[in-house]
Order: sequence, then C-alpha cells, then structure tokens
Amino acid sequence: MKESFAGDAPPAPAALAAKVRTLAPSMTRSMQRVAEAVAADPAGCAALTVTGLAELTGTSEATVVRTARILGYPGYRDLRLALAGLAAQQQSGRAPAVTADIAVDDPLTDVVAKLAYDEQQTLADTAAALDTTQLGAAVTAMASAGRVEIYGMAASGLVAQDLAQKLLRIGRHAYAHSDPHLAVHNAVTLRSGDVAVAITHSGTTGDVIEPLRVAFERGATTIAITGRPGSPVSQYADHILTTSIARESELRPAAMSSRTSQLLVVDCLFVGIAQRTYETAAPALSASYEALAHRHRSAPRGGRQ
Amino acid sequence: MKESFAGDAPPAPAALAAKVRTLAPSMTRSMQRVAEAVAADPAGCAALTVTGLAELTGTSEATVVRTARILGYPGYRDLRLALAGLAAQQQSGRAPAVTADIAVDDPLTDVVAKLAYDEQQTLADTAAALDTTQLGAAVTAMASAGRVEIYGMAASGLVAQDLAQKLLRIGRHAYAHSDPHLAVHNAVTLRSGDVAVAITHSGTTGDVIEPLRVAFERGATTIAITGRPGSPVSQYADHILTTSIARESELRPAAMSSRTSQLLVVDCLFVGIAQRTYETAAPALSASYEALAHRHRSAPRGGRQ
DNA sequence: CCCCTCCCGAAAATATCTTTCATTACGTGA
DNA sequence: TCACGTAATGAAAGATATTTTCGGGAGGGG
Repeated sequence: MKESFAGDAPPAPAALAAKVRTLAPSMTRSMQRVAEAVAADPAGCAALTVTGLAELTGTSEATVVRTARILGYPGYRDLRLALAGLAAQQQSGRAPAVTADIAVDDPLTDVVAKLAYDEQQTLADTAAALDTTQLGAAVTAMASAGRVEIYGMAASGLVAQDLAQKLLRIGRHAYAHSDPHLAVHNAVTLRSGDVAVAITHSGTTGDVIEPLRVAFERGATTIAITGRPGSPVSQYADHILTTSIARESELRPAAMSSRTSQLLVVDCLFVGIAQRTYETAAPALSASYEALAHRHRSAPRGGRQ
Repeated sequence: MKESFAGDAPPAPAALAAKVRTLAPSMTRSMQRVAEAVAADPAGCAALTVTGLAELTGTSEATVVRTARILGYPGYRDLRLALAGLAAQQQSGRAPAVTADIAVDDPLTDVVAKLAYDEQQTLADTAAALDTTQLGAAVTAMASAGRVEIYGMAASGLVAQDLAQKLLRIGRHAYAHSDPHLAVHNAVTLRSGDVAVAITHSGTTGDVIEPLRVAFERGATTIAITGRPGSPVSQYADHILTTSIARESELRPAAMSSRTSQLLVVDCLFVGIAQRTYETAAPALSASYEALAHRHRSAPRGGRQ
C-alpha cells in the first residue's frame, strides 16, 4: 500500500473546487495549502511543474503529489491535465460577454470575438429563416437557365460577383452587373428561360430593381435576394430568398451582416445548382480542387520570422 | 536556431484543429500523421505520453516533439496541456452536430444546414487563430497610412474590394486591384508610410506576390492575409494575418470557407481602423449611412412603400 | 518527561521529455 | 537511368520533471 488514498472516484473532470472542499478535512495542513492554490487558480497552477507548485505553496514536491492523490488522480501529471481542462472550460464559459455592441474603446481581442460571434449569429438566423421551397425553385430555374444575369450594387455587387464567379466555374453562363445603365441594357436582351437575380439588402435599391423589372417584363424568371421580403423589389420577383437582418451599430454597419447572410444564400444556390447539374459540374469542381491540392509544392519550409 | 519554427503564435488554446489544417502543408508526412491523430482525438492523445503517441502514429518521439513545435508550443508537454483543455471544451461544449460532407443527393434542407454550420465553424476557427498582435500592428499601419493599396485575384479580389469599399467610406484612401499589371505599376509608386495588402488563400498567387514584393522594396508597410503563414507571400510581408483553412470537399470548394475567413479578418481590420481614427471616421460613417438611406427612399416606379 | 505516531521535505530513483546525430528516403538535374 | 545533395526520420544520449523512499521532527497521550 502506498500513501493514503481517498475515494475510488475516477479522475474528476470539472467538479474540482467542490472536491477540494469535500476532501479538505481529510487533508493535512500543507496539503490544504496546495489544494487551495489549485482551486483558486487552476489556469495558473496548470502552468507550473511540481516543483513550481511546491515552491508557490511553500511545501515540497512530495506533498503536491500526495494532494493530487487525495483528489483522486494517479499523480500530479494527471491533476495538471485536469487543471488545464478546467481552465479551458471556465475560459470558454466566459464567452457570453461578447453579446454587447462593439465600442470605440474595445480591445482588438474583443472586436474579433464580437464580430465572429455576430456573424455566426447571422448565419444561424439566415439558415433558419431560409425558405427551402423558394430556394429549390430558384435552383431549378438557374440550373436550366440559358443565361443568368445578376444585379447588385456596392456591397451587394460583390456578392453578385461572387455568385457569378462560382457559376462560371461550373459551366453556367452567369454575369454580374454593377453599372445600373448597362444592367438595364443587359436586362432588355433577356427572354423566357433566362434568369435574372437581384441582390439588395433593403429591397429598395432602384438601380437594381429597374433591371429586374425589365427582365420580369421580358418574361425571364426573376429572383430577389433581399432582407425585406415585402419591399418593392419583390414586386418583380418570381422567387424571393430572404436574408436575415441583424442589429447594427455605428461601428458595425448593416453591410457587414447582410453580406454574410447574402453569401450564405448564394452558396446554397451554388451547391444546389452544382448538385442538379452534377454531370457537367463535377469535372470543373475537381479541377479547381486539384489546382489547390497541388499547391503545397515549394513553400519554403519554416517561412521567415 | 534549432529546428524549423512556423509562426510566432503563442500557445493556442482552442484553435487547434484549425491550426493543424493551417500548418499541415508545411509539415512533413510523419508530422502530418501526428497532427492528424491529435486533431482527430484530442482527449485520447492527451492521455498519451510522447512515447505512446509516437507508437500510435508509427513515428518517433522526436517527430512528435517537432510537430508540437510546429503547432506553436514549446514542447510536447505544453501541447498535451492544450489538448486536455481542448478535450474539456468540446466535452462540455456543443454537440458534434452535422459534421458530414455535403453529398450530391443531399436535400436542400441539409445543404443549408451544413453550409451554415461549416461557415460558423470557419468563423470560430479564424477568430481563435487570429493573432491580435499582428492585427494590431496592421491596424496601426493602415490607420496612419498615406495610401492603402490592396491586391487580390479572383475570389480574394472580391474580399480586396470589400475592404477597399469599407475603408473609403471612413475616409481612408484605399483601392483594390485585380489587374496584375496595373497592380505592379501601382505598387511602384508606393513609398514609406504607405501600406500594401496582399490577399491570397494559398499564399502562392504570383500575381499578388509580385506587387507586394515591389511595395516591400519601395519601403511601404506590407500586410499579407493568407491561409498559409509559411508560404512565399510571407517573404515580403511585414505583418501576416492568418485565415483558417477548412476541410474542403468536392461540393464545397476551398474558396468558400477561405472567403468567409478572409472577410472576417477584413472586418476586424475595418473596425480596428475605425476605432483608431474615430474622430474622422464617425462623421463619414453616419454620412454614408444617411446618404444611402436617402438613395433608398423610393423605388423608381410604382413601388408601393 | 518520554515515547509513539504521523506529517513533512530532501534526495534518490524513475519516468518523461528533449536534443543530437547518423541513417535513410526523396527529389533533382545531368 | 544514375549520381548527388538535401531534407526527413528514428535511435539513443542527455536533460527535466515526477514519483518514491527515507529519516528528521512536531504534536499529543501516557
């Protein structure tokens, strides 16, 4: 038999503070000091070696190991691992603090966390709110369309280009337009069987509504991607894909989350179309896949710095 | 200097899976085996000693230690600690959710869910892995820069434009370039105090590296936004912002998640700069806010509110 | 006051981690 | 195809960290 041995409990995961309190009475003075230190600052202690912790608590290595045993671990090494886990947990538990708006004096760490959190939220909202029936209809129309013309201005214009780039890569004839006049001229040439897509967060961007109206009247299938399903743009849309509207603030303009939301919708369209046209899309897809896979040829090892 | 050393990132806490993907290309085969094992089963690996993990992966202790170094830890001991933390986190954290790849015959409902989940994951990874020191340095440089020139091709080109649009709105002189030749001509005119930003997922896009190199040699401050910190582009970058590399599949090309990741980084840059230059940025922000509101006032024809 | 018990830490013993170095595998260019 | 140089790899030596052993000493009861 070795030293004293308390409870056959398996290496406890999280309930460490409680365990310390429970077992404190059966500990000697020096052990209590160690247990206390460990309970008070798991993260800090996890960074210490046996010797370090012994010094910190003014005890010896042996005592530290004994304490670890009392707490139910085979040795200090395992206690330390558990400590690291605990630290990580209460670290991540502190996350909800990011729900606030971004302030002018927020440190960059907070900015990153808040932005990421907000965009994640936007994605979840968008996915939840997206009408798959409408999406399916849009996919069907675009998968069999002769031409696909996409209209979007400013931030939405980038989304439009993103969609066009993707569709071109799988062999669809898709083009994005950011010039209002050219967009209208382009829309005039559409006919039944073609598809026109308008992307506008507010649903009121005249420069985008106009070409969609023209396309609509020319008999093309029209699709609107907007955050406001009841807005003017929907008047001329056969199918409406709704993006989410997130709360915005001075430092976080609406453009940011609407873009995230629009891009998710666009990705869904893309994947849906790629599925429908898999026969022709597959070669193009694997080509771009390999192009990237073969990249890690001559990256100088270690990089500089 | 001992063995190769990638990225000066401090011991990462949670962003391990992401880090593995990011750094995998700069690893040798055996290291990749180790990294893979670690990413696949953090909890299991945390329970193993160097020797154990070496045996499990069919490699040697030395290789395990080398891998730990590449991942940014001083040695295996610390990697193990981080692993324990990670295990605890995902233990208490969220459920595995939809982890499967997107299949050709997935219904649209699944496609939406999977895409949203994947992009959320990408955001979390990016945020966790983003080096705020580098970010801070980049923000400082850009906030006080005379001119900001941004280089990006194809999908990254859209991100470049997004950044340029945002910066212009808060009164920075920022422009995005997608034409390789014009980009180089533009870079030649840069000088100390100006900033050049290169955006490339692979870090090997010559058309983007070239203008950055020119800018670097002209004495401008150079920033690289890339998924491969050790890649050629970092050679000419004063500051490197790392985007995450998500697992990809045929129906979900790398471009998709890299774009999400890049946009988050770009947003962080934007907010950081807006904070630093709040005095001048604030009026610009509200001005453009109102200007847009005005433009959206009415639909051109027959829009009923 | 002495002895007995048990706590405690120094140091030895062991396990674990790190470094070194010779070997082997690989890619490159002739 | 072969020879060469470079880079990757694992065995083993070397350094640290952990565990065990063991004896000194404090407290308490007889």
